[in-house]
Amino acid sequence: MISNFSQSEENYIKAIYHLQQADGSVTTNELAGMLHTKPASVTDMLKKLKAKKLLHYERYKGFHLSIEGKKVALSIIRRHRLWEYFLVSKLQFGWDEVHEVAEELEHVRSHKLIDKLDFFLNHPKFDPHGDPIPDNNGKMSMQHHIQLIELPLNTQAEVTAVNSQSSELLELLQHKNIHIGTKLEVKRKFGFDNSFELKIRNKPAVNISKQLAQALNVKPL
Amino acid sequence: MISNFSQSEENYIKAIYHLQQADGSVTTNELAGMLHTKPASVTDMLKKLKAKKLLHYERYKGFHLSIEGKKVALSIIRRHRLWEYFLVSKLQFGWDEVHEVAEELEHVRSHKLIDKLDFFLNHPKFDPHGDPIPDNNGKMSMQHHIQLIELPLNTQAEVTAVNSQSSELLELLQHKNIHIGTKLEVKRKFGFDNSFELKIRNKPAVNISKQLAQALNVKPL
DNA sequence: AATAAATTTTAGACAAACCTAAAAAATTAT
DNA sequence: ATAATTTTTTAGGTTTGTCTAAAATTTATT
Ligand SMILES: [Mn+2]
Ligand SMILES: [Mn+2]
Ligand SMILES: [Mn+2]
Ligand SMILES: [Mn+2]
Repeated sequence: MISNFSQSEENYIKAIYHLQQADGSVTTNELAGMLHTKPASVTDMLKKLKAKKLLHYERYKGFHLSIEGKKVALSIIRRHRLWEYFLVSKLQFGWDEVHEVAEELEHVRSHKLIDKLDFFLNHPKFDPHGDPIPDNNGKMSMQHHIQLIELPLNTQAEVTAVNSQSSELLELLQHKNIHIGTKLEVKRKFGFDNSFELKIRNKPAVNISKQLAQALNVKPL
Repeated sequence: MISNFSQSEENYIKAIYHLQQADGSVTTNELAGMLHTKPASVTDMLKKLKAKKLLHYERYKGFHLSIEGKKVALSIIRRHRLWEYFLVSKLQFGWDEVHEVAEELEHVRSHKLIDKLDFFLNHPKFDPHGDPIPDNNGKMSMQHHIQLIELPLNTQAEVTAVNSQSSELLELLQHKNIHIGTKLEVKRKFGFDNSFELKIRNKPAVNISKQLAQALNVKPL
């Protein structure tokens, strides 16, 4: 019941969870790349996590989390995203600055702490990057959002998430006065450079590049 | 500038700081006792901390922190007490529940995090147990408080700190409606059992035992 | 002052989490 | 199908922080 994994084990579990979202299965090199470690170290850890039944793993075959492993991963992600929300909403961090700190805070394990933090923050459903925060049972609100680049012309939509956490993106979005929750519609697309003309209510039209459009997710209203 | 000590090193440094407040100098066995570790492990760590110039240490002679070591200790204590204050004032923990969690949170090192937390909490000067929170430069407000047991009769005083963090003490104080900040005076002392009769403004008289009187610090007004 | 007891240190091991270099297996190119 | 290349694992080390048992030193007792 009171899971007790090392910081290192938790970082591996979380990384595997994120990687397997894409392929379903993860390779040693992929994981080593994500954790800035060496493949040999990954193999060592895989054996340990397999012994703890968190992982399905046959040597040379790749691996993915067990049901139990996924539960653990979701509880780590819950802690990570709740802390990110706290840092931005209460301590006034920018969303480009919170990842590193949350990467440490997520390892402070205390059920009471997380429950009370969740209550204090009023049970937020999404973190500052628009990613869903799993609840106590690992359930997350599903956003059926699309990339802004795929939004049809003249359709009202709301910005729901960013696909990058770089300061450069935040800087640009602040300059253009776009943030999570902003309602907008695409008025024109220019084929030459794939740039867009956006309209935000009561504001002059804004132009955004293809790269920026790809970095934003929106939900049609 | 960006000090980077392991969690273990930080725990040793903080424990040495607290122990040397009493004697001025600390012994291997004392420290082992405080950290629930063995004397041999302490000796190992002493060598490491000495090499890092945080400690004055000659074998078989005892040891105490260097100026630099004290600075590090104070910054850890600052983090510990700020987090305790946060847990009690924002997350509604009882002050008997915060120590363990703060013991972990104190190791999340990020200057920005602590500065912003301090700002968010409005620069508190004392933690929930009445202990002073060092500022960014290691300075703490000095409380010239005394044990309640030493307070003269009929002298108005304010409760400033508790000498124990046990749930039992908190339970008793809550029952008697005494907390940090409560203003009271001692009306009588009974020689037979050293119990006290207290008067709190607009409240009926309360009786407290010698043990309880020893657990409370007060500042005469 | 000599002996006994307690404290502290050293020597040698161990687990966790990493690493490098070499071997084994799988994949891909010829 | 064979050879070349890439991926993964194994073998053997290293560092950190711990431990037990034995040796060295200090302190207390007679
Ligand atoms: Mn992490
Ligand atoms: Mn996030
Ligand atoms: Mn600690
Ligand atoms: Mn405290």
